[in-house]
Amino acid sequence: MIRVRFAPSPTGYLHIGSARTALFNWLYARSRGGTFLLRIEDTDLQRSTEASTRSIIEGLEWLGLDYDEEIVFQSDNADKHRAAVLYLLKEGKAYRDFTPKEERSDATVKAGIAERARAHAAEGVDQHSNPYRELALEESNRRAGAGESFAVRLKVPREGRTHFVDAVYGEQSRDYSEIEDLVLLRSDGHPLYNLSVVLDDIEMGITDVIRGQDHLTNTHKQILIYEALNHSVPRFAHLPLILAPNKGKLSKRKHGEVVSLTTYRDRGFVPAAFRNFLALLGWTPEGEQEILTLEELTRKFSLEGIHRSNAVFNFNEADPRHWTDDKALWMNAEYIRTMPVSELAPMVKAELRAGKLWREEYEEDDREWFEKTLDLIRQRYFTLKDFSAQGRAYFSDDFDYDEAAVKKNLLKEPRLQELLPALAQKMEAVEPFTAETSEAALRAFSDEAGVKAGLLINASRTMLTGQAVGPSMFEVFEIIGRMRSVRRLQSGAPWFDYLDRLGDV
RNA sequence: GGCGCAUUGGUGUAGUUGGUCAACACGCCGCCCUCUCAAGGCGGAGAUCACGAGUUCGAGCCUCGUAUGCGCUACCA
Repeated sequence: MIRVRFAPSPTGYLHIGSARTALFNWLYARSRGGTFLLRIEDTDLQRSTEASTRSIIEGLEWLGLDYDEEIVFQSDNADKHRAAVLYLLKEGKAYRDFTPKEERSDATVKAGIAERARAHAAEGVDQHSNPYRELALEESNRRAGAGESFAVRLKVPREGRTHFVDAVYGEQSRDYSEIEDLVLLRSDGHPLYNLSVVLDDIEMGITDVIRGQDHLTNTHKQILIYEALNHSVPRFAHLPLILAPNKGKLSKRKHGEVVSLTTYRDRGFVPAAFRNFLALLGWTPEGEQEILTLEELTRKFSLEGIHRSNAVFNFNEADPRHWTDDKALWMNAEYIRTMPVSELAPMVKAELRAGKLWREEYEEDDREWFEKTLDLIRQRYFTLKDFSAQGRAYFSDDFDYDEAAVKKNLLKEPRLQELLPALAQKMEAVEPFTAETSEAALRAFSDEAGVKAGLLINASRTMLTGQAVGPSMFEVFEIIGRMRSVRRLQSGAPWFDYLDRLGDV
């Protein structure tokens, strides 16, 4: 029976890379009737926040990744972790290190590590030469009893190699001499990551560890801990990383909100679309189909299809049209225009609500109209946001006229100021008022007036929707309806607006 | 510095045991459709498969080396 877990640390909003790790774990579990668990790794008390725990839970919910059993909070297990350390101490698999703690500021850690490693290499320092490594247990107990401060380190055997077969990266092995006696327990009594992960995975009965490639080399240390505990090792599968456009690490600090999953929810992504996109980052299904439902993803998912090379996630914050990866945007548009309207409707409802454009009638008397409208306008939308922005005129009389549209479709032809009210008059008499009848009326009128139909069509589009682009105009007439259409055709608002704007300058 | 991993058009990827013009998607350009913009259909530009050697009749696929990128190297996770 397969048991996997998603184990994020709650130190910020849910990162899209983490979200992908969660997805893969979920798909793996669901594809083989396994169990998918959630564990919050909040051992770093300074950095862990409740807000980010909430963000993780909300993010998983948004993606539709349900977890089985209760959420495990790693900090709840600290006592058990300490007990395990005591056991290792007694077994001689670990030792107390009474060396005073070295203080280092967070900002310079990376540089400091490399520096120290270089120095050690130059001096030929043995990884296992800690002066307290061979201290007798009685002596160690005595000093600890006397109140001396200590950290506990794993006593890595001198001879041997760790070995495991990663489901993605294949055979991995490392000589013990290259692995330092890692700290298991801090001098303040806090268990450290590598220890906690192993202990919790054992306790939760995890059979397969699927996580980011940044843990690939940590795995050797963890295997050593499994061995010290006389416990069998789970299967491992490491996932390639998701990189920023400059091929650097994708980080919240450097790249801002594009890396946060909640951004996609807040900026109008359809969960299924983003999930689909995420699934294709680092994994390829058999065949050429890329638009896949959750069921299809689940059916096709396998560890064999996971890549070894990191993937670049493209985005350009400065460009509203490409604020996130083009393919993600395309996929979202694809979902928006092809999913059943009945599934789309609730999402648009939420969007309209947020924009104060929602009316209860859309779910009652005007339900049919509402769904028809969505079906009409969704064809050229990329995100849910577009329904309340570009689509505003369909749901409210209070909308703006796009300046470029006004110039292009209205101002170029002065006669429109007379033609449009006249057209409105014709439209008022059309009965019934449909796409067909409004088209007939408009074309007849353009013949009469001696102007091209296109002129009136485009002008009408701007008058009725405020925009230069949109669906077939006669469909729009029908959707907007006779009353509103007539009123908008008669309105001089675009001209006033334009003059106002000139006045401002 | 050490260790590990990776390297196919701008991006995501496909390339079965080495053997036809290196395939697909996004993006880009053009044409068709057309009342606009999309969508859709059709077509196009764009890769000497990081580089250099080697093995072979023949290498994107095998071997070695180099470079670049990324990861780990913490009493962070």
